Amino acid sequence: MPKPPDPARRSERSRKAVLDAALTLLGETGYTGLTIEAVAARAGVGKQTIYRWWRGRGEIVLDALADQLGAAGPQALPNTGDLDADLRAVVRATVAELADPKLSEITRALTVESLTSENFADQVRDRILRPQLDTIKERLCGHVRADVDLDQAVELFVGPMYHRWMLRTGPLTDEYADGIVDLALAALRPAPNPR
Amino acid sequence: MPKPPDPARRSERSRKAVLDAALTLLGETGYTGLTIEAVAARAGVGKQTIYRWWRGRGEIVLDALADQLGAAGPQALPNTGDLDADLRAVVRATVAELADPKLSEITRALTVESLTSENFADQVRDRILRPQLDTIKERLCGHVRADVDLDQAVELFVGPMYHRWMLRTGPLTDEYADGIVDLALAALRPAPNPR
Amino acid sequence: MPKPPDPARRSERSRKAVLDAALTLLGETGYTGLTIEAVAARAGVGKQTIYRWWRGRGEIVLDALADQLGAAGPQALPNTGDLDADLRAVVRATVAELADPKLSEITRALTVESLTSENFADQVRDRILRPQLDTIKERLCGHVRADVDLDQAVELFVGPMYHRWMLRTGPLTDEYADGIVDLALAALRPAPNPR
Amino acid sequence: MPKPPDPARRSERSRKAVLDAALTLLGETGYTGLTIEAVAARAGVGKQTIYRWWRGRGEIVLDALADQLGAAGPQALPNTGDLDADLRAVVRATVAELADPKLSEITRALTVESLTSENFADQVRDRILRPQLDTIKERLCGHVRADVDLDQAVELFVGPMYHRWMLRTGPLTDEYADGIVDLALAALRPAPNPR
DNA sequence: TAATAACCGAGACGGTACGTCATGTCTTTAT
DNA sequence: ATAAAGACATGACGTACCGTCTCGGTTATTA
Repeated sequence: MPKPPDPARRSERSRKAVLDAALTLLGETGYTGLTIEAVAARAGVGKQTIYRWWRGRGEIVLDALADQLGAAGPQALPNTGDLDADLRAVVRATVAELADPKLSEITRALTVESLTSENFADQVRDRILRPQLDTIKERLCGHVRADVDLDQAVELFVGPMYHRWMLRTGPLTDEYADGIVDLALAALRPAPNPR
Repeated sequence: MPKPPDPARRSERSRKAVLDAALTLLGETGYTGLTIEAVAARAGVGKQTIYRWWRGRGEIVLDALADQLGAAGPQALPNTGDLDADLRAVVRATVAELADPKLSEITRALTVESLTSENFADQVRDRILRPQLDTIKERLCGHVRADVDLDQAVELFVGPMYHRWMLRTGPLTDEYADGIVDLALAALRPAPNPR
Repeated sequence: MPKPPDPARRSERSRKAVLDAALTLLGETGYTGLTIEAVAARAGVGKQTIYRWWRGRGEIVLDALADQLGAAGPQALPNTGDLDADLRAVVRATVAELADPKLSEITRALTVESLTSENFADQVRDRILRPQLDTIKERLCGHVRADVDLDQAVELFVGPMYHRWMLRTGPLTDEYADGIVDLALAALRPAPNPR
Repeated sequence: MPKPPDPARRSERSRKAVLDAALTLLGETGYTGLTIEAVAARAGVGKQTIYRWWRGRGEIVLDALADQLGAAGPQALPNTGDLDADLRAVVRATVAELADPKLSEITRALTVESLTSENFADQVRDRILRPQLDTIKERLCGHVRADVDLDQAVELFVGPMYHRWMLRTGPLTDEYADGIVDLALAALRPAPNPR
């Protein structure tokens, strides 16, 4: 009978401390060194407090990231009218995130956890990834060949990116980002001369 | 100075037993349950024998996979003259592998380990992934717009696939595979009528 | 800096279980079979709990013995006025202990550990042996030739005993005990006729 | 069916190397560091060679000691006619051995092994100790009160000595040695004036 | 003089125990 | 009731040695 704790009584102080400690440790030691014990010690918090509010290392990182993103305001989704330029901006930003050691470490952690726990993968997908993908998806809507699935279209942008990041098969630069957009749009653009 | 062991004296029996045990355990318990102790016990082998020849769980899985692939003969790279059909076959096969629980588990393990150890990622890339990618790359050569990087072109095929597999954002079917090929080729095909 | 644990929070249950398990194992398998792992398993206790409170097998046995002796009340030191009879009783008791398989096994363990670790030898000497020797020493005081060192006098009683026990050079019987007392007293008694 | 090896074919070179290595290691690391593997490595000898000719660490040390003692010629047993002086010499020599770090380490090793293995204790007693004790015993013969057991008489000399050595209850000096002889002889001497 | 044993060095092998680390639960004391 | 602190049972880690077992490569007789 592990009754759920009362969120109203939750100590905001501890919550912040844990999230901060997690990010710090992630930067210092990588995901491997991000143990519950280390987080508790670093945060000056009892282990039980962590187990009371989170289900594992992954959820802590997830919360830490959500906290950061939330603070930065809702994801910017530019719409200048120029589709090509807008996508270029978004993809460049994403590639830059993957190239940034700090954010990269977070992404790495979430990916590992996602591969470990199906349930966790769902959380990441829905809370972090989906909004990001939907930004592109909505913007793409109406500018794409009628016969392609929109989800698949979006994956044409992000898939190659993550693949390169994960396997380190090449550099993650602005030029690379532009190349992705060019290719993807070439694939998706309605036939130029449908006769 | 832990001097390296003499491969000539290596027991083939133990090697096989370890690799088999690893795959069995991977199927039964997932990567989480694939502990060195469990492998040793299951294989009827001393732990030191494992540590003597492998540097960790990841390398065992990598060897196990390499062993299997090696046994199946060198990667098939069909070349019927019909580029579209050939790629469709390759991509369908890869998607099928990702959909297969057993092989999927192996891929999952290798991915986790790659995200954990930079060094390991390099091994996976060079021993497993690169050959696979090169198959596509070579076949693509000459059939692609002059201004696109070949590596990037290949990622257009595999990137989306892995992304969908990892995040479970959609089904992994033949239809999906065909869709990928269609899109990628649309992106890469030289302009049909430059007029 | 492995900070010392808080004795106040120590589980009396575990402490008892470990001490009991140690004595049981000592009886069943001898000191050789008294491994930390076996003790932990038998006691239903984690290894870390043992390492938290004891520094090794020796200290466990030492505590187990101290616990037993402590429970039996402070060492009896008879003083009937008849020095010869009192010593005979003490020496007989000690010889009996050495002849008893169970206690002998404990003594054996402590001796081995004492020979292995200087630090441990000091502990055994001060916590177990010294009190025992002092019992004899005090009783002897004033009844001994003025020119002999009291410590040396006491060793005249216990030294031969332990020697015989350790090397198994002869039986450990009451008669033997009496012989020791006779000889030692003959050596120590003030010259009967100082003429 | 582990047939016994042929001593005629035994490599004297290896035998010496093992014995030397054992003594060296005993000096450097104590009995704890005297592992079979260390001896083999230090001696430049295969482990099997050791297991072929010795049954354990103890036997190696025993052989090493016997080798040394044997080289020094048969135990000196002085007989100047002055019993008191002769015993003083023998006991002083023994105490000096126990005070010597190198020989002390050997004795420590043999004692530990004796406490561990009953069979080994017998070997030590018969091959090393008995001859030493018998030297005293023979010399004592005829100079002792008729009612005391000769074995017990001898233990009166060596028992206290070993006890002090083992428990480090006091210094091991010539004065101490002389004190032992004085006390022991006082205990054993026929009544001075049988009147 | 060849062959045929055995010993020899080396070290891989299946094991056991080590001492350490992190897990997730439980208990104690203090807000 | 929540929190900090940390002891607890559990179980995996990676290391050290154990004693057995192959491997070639010398010896050193025996045929």
